[in-house]
Amino acid sequence: MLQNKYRRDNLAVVLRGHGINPTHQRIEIAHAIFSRGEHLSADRILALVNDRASETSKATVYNTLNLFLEKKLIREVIVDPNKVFYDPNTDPHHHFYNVDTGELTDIDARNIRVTGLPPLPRGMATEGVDIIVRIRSTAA
Amino acid sequence: MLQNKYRRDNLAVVLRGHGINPTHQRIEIAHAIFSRGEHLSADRILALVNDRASETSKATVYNTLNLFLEKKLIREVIVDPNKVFYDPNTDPHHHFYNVDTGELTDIDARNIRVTGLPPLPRGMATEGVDIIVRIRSTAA
DNA sequence: CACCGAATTAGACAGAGTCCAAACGTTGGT
DNA sequence: ACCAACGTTTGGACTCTGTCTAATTCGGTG
Repeated sequence: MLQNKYRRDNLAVVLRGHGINPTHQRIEIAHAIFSRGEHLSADRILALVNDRASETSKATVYNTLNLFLEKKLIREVIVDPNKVFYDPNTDPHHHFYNVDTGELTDIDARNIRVTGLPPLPRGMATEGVDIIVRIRSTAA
Repeated sequence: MLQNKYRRDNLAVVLRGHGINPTHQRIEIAHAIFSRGEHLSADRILALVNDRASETSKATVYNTLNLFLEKKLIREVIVDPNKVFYDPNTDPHHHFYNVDTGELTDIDARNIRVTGLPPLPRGMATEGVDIIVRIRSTAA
């Protein structure tokens, strides 16, 4: 089944399941993100989608990514001052961030415990906790 | 002593202590950041410094902030997709991030423990761990 | 006061992301 | 088959953050 999971007809079903009208462009963008499971930036996604033929415009990529975000189909990861990365993994997880290469790696959140956090300010609720472990090669 | 800590002559001493030549502009920028102890963006700092009289240019603000970063006089906080925040607090600490207002609040790191992190990839060392607790007002 | 290196500057530039009004595609009704 | 209506896409202009560069200014030293 694995090789079917990211087929375009299945992606259409996934999009509908999240209340998204599966247009041609949206399916191509979803395909680019999900079929490789990496952390991609918007410009990288635009390049991937238009690799063979011109499929979408920049505006549509941004529109679509924001729509996917809103519908919780993907997450955004903010670690690089220059650009946002989009994360196809919506399970609770954190990240290793290689400060030299910019590479992002997932850390499963199931075993992670954070203790000692102070109480939240009055009338506030936690939306989520992001942990970023900045790493660097020891071979200087 | 508290009211003297952020006086310009004392800031000059602090800058020298970090190996920074204390010029007029650098002292004004340091004053803007440290005297209010907030998390400020570059454009906000530029505006503050030039509030009364024209003290510095945009280029100098960016040059200086990067110099301060390099000399570990301040830290940068990356949570907002649009801009970097500069943090006058260099003690180990984490942040509450109010996703509605963009407001940042410090969390002292002394009591915080994180368990369950996987081993680092081979030949890698931890540079730092950033925890961001995203919060939102419950009064929708 | 002339010199020299360091610091500052204005303004051009680059890149990410948004906005807008026009064009396009799909659907449903007649 | 046609049309209307709505949602989607699009190019291009625009904004904003941050960098770069080449020219100028500043501060200290002999």
